[in-house]
Amino acid sequence: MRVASWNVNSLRARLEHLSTWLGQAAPDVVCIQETKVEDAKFPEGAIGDMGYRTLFFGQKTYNGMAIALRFGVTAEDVKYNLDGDDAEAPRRLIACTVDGVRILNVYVPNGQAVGTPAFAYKLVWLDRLRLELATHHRPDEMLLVCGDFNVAPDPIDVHDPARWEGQVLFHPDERAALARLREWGLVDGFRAHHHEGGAFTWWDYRLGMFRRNWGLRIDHALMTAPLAARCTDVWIDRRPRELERPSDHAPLIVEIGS
DNA sequence: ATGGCTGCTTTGAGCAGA
Repeated sequence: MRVASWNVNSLRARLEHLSTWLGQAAPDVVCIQETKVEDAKFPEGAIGDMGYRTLFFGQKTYNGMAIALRFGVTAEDVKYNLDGDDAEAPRRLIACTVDGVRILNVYVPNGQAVGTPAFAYKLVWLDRLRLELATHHRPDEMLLVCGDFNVAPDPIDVHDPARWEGQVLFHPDERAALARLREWGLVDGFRAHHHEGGAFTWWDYRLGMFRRNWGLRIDHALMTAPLAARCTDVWIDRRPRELERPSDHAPLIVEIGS
């Protein structure tokens, strides 16, 4: 099974790129973040034409989650948002089970700037995600938590760590919150297979950051040990980032053996 | 570099993103 994760930065603006990339990568499951579309306007038909059925949980303007399933792939036990979220809560999580693997697709709050209410909300949200794991899951089950975490774990995940140290996306408090998730019982799938630097998933639109490869690794595929044992690779697919008017994120691809 | 791009919004300047 091939599971991908991609922050598309508006699904409707990215439909052509999605179609092209689905043809290239042929994933079975795609965890999509930042659809930026309310459910009544979700482009179900267009994605159906690409050969995928979609579970979606969106809102107008911001956030919004979806999981696309290649025709023939079945999903069970769909869950929306964290325990305790009401109907007005920002839509940042959608989960389902595919072929015995529980998949949590997450969009962690950006945090705006250190010291703001948004930054505090980000830390709380990460802690609530950890509570979600502790409440509903066990480290010995087949579990994948993937998506846009908006946190670079280590200096190797940042193009210029000295410049980013203490800033949002690379602040000690965020990194500690991410580390607590891993300590519950999750492995960083990309790092389990790749030890090199310069491997990023997001590049700012400005100043030719992608061309210079000045980026951050803030999208992750975290998995429990039994799933990590089945995972043959996690890799970053840079192809969609090279197109005209791309998402600022590249997709992450998780290869799971049987 | 208190900016730089991009997408969205009852359309257009302001916001959020990362």
